[in-house]
Amino acid sequence: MENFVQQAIDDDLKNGKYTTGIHTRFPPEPNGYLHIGHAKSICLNFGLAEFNNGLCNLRFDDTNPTKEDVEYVDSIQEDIHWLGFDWEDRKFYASDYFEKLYNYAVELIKKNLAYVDDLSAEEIRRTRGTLTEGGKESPFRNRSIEENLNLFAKMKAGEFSDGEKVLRAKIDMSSPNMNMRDPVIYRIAHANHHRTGDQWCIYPMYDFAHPLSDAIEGITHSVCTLEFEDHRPFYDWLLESLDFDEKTRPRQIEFARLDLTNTVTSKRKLLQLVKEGHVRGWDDPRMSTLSGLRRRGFTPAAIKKFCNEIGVAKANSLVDISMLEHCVREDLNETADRVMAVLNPLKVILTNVDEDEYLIAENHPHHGGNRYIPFGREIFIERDDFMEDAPKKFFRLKPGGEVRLKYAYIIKCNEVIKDAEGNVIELRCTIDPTSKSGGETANRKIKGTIHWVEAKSAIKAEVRLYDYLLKTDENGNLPEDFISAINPNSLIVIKNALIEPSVKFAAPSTRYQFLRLGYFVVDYDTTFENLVFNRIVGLKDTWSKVKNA
RNA sequence: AGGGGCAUCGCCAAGUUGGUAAGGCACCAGACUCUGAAUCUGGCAUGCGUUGGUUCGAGUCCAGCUGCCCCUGCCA
Repeated sequence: MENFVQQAIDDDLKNGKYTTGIHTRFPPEPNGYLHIGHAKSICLNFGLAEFNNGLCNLRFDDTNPTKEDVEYVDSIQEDIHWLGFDWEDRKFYASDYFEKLYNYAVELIKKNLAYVDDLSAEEIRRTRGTLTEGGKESPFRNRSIEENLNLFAKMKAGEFSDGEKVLRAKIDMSSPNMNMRDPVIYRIAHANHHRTGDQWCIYPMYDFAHPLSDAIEGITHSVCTLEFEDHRPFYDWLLESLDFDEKTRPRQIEFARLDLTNTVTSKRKLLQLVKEGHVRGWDDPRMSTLSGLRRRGFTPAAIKKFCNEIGVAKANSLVDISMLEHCVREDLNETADRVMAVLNPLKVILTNVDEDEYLIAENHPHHGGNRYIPFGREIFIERDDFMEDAPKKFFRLKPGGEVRLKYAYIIKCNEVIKDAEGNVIELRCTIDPTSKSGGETANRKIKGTIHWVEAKSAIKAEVRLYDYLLKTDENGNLPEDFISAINPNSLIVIKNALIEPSVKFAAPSTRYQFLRLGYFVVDYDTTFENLVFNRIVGLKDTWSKVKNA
């Protein structure tokens, strides 16, 4: 853990602050699904706690009942646990503190630092001033403390309708910082809250609830994104005004949110993709939601590694998606068993093979473990692995040429069979019986090795090939209307892929490397009759560069 | 422009008393290879937005420019 937030913590510790330990929190609003950007925050907050031998709370920021829903609190918890973080018994809700928060507001009124304002939303907006000019004080700003106390109690009691009154902090209408121009801290909303039901009809604003929730929980470092930088003066003002000790009260630190090429990381845009049907749902494997990445086959380790690699800083940045892909490959290369599958089959008859046999194949190049795979007269190879008029650099199968069948024999292509339209439909080859893998005479060097599958035993599977949902320009930027950047080929479904039989009973979420093709995961849609795989990410492919050069 | 931030290789990102530009991704070259994967080796900023200044010496200090992001919800 080496970033500017940790440095700030080190400084605080050195200066004798927070002697009882470091305490952070991850504070999602339950109004949407978590995405890769949240993963950065989760890794940061839980990581900081872990690194400093401290604690990290989960706290739902549920102060706006009109936008929040329980559906989301469940998915959020599932996602955080999936990533491998645990808040133990420290799951809180801002709504747990509604009573305390109310009392703090009363205290503020008593200190003459808050007042009930009768101005309408429209009037408040008009009198707030502009970026370059200060605002005007409300005519209700100087009500007596008693009157404010009385009015606020009535607000709580439900004597007013929505929008009729608000409670505002009394700070400075001429401040160059908009957030200090008597910000609203309580509003009236006769709305049913997912946890407190109809108990309240006034709800605290984020700016009021957040610092106090942090303070109540004993948070030491309240880490949030850059756009809250302007709110920090209010954060400090509130806690100062309410006499929280500077040595122990929480400190807000802001970092730059994650932006990734070829995707969107905004709840609004993600929601739009789902609502308009551009994807199958929140967990569509093309989505940057954690549930989408999970279904796609990404591992928690890969995502954590990614969050670690990109660092934490204050500069707005746009991370290239290749960084994420590198992290999954790195993890899966170590952990995924190898298996052979042919996505686009081309039949090959081995004319000098009469007997079926079993061959030994490694499950992983350096983790040991073997399995038997069937071999026989009729096999399938990848259509891309054969070329009639092959360029010199093509070291796969071509007429008259030789290639090694992985774990089997070297074969020679003797005959190319075509249909009436001239399409290649079958190859006739012969094996070199002395070249059997593992045998004493198998060492003849052959440049190419290809994967294959035996015809009778191969199982049919559906394979979903995913590409970027969005096409960004050469700088990684999306157009204003990001919907227009949707990649029409972001999903290609292959219905008749052929896979070696060892994979037959693989359970959903089992990951494999399909030799020479990429990493794949068994999708939740899988049934006994229909095996479904998602491509997580392809292998690095130098040949495609050569070919397209 | 009133305020708050940020500017180091194509992309992230170290650099904290000024001492002569880490690392990762991507890319290129080569070695190795029964995955054109993995692995290994080498290459990749005389330069730190810009212009001046201070200094023996500046990415680091000072001044002035420029560019980008955020802020006028009873959202978070």
